[in-house]
Amino acid sequence: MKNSSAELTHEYDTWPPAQNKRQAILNAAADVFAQEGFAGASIDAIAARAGVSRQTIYNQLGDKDNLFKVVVSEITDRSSAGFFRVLDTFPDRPQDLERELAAFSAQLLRKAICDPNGRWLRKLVETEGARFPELFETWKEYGPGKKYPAVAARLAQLAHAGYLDLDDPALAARQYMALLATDLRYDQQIGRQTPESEIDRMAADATKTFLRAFARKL
Amino acid sequence: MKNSSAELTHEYDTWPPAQNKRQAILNAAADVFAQEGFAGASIDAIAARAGVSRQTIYNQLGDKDNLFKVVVSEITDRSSAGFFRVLDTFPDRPQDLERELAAFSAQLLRKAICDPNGRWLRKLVETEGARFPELFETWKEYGPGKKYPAVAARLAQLAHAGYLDLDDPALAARQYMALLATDLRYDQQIGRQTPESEIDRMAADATKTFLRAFARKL
DNA sequence: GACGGATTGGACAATTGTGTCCAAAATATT
DNA sequence: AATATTTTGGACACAATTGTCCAATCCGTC
Repeated sequence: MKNSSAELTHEYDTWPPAQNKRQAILNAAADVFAQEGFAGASIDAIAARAGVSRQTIYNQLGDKDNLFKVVVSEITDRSSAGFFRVLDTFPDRPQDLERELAAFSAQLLRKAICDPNGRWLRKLVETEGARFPELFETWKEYGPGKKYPAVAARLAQLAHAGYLDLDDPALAARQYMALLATDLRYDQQIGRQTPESEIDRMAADATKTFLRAFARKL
Repeated sequence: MKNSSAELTHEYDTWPPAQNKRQAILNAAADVFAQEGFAGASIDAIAARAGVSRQTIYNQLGDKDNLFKVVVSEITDRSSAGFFRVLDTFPDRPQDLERELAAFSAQLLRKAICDPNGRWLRKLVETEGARFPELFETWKEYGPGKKYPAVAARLAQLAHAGYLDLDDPALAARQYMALLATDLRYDQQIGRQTPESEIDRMAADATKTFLRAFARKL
């Protein structure tokens, strides 16, 4: 615990020299866990992918259960942060509602939903949620538990400002997210990597339908 | 200690005596595979749940890979059949479009999307699709590959009959399915078992929004 | 250059799981 | 009742994995 050199650390650089490998391990573990599931992921495979000896993993992160917990909780943080960073760009007083909402939606798709972190996370939670109940709880709290209400609040704001006609902002939020994610989810399911160019189209399609349903009629 | 319940199996009585245990094995395997993933599912666990000796599984279905393939392909068939059975009740010439479409949607939710078969299948394919490419292909073909176009055709029919305004029936089909499945998917993700009573509400919400967007204006 | 903590790789026991073999028992067929 | 088939459970070899121990080695710091 000699952090005498900790003063020199910049933002997210590696404070102890260890942090370097720690990150490599966590990234590798995220990949392997997501690809193979908890049972199928071997420590050896993770070590190999991280370019690190197996022992180092045990030194830094303890046993497999704990490694998994740390991975999920780190990715949860990152993913949540990314989402809210994009949500901050939600159009408040749009000139051209459809255009601006579509642009925002595209960003949300790119940076939050399509993002590898979020995908790994969803898959891991779905697959292993039953095995780690407490992990599942915190994911629920920081994932859907915060995101949907936040989107609902933004939509309610737009409604209050006269842009939308909403009976139920929470429902509208769920439906908006659903419309936004369909094609992406479909592509992911059929194993097709969505070309960058289609993301704008998806956002535009979702926005158009959403506004056909909820834009305030003039 | 053998269970002397030859007469007790009224459940899914099958004519060849073998078929009986075979079905028990396949059902148990579906459960365990879905819950534990391919790697995490042990033959012993499957045998125990099926109430069958491990050896019988090897006798009837060969090794683990083959067992998995058979399970997925059987469930694919069942799930697909269920879906199209419901799709046949799609309203052709509705008197009250919203009411009839909502009723149909509720049936689709109940019998096809919420159905255990379909859920296991989606999860298995998502988790293990990479491990069994050829299985993944047939699932794609018989799953999304047939279902979405079928729904699109029904919607196009309604549009042609003057009930809807659709630019792109295929897109509308994806969006309709997305709206329909959101809340259910959300519940599944957060581990909440959707009460029967809410299914009608989900169908009604989805239908209402869909029609707000696409019902032909009078 | 020497020190100390981190890292490595290899060996290890314990556990778990796969797939096979076989003889005894249960079950079905005639 | 006699016979054919399936099922059973236990034993087995084999492979993979986990988690630990330890001596050798690397690397930055003093």
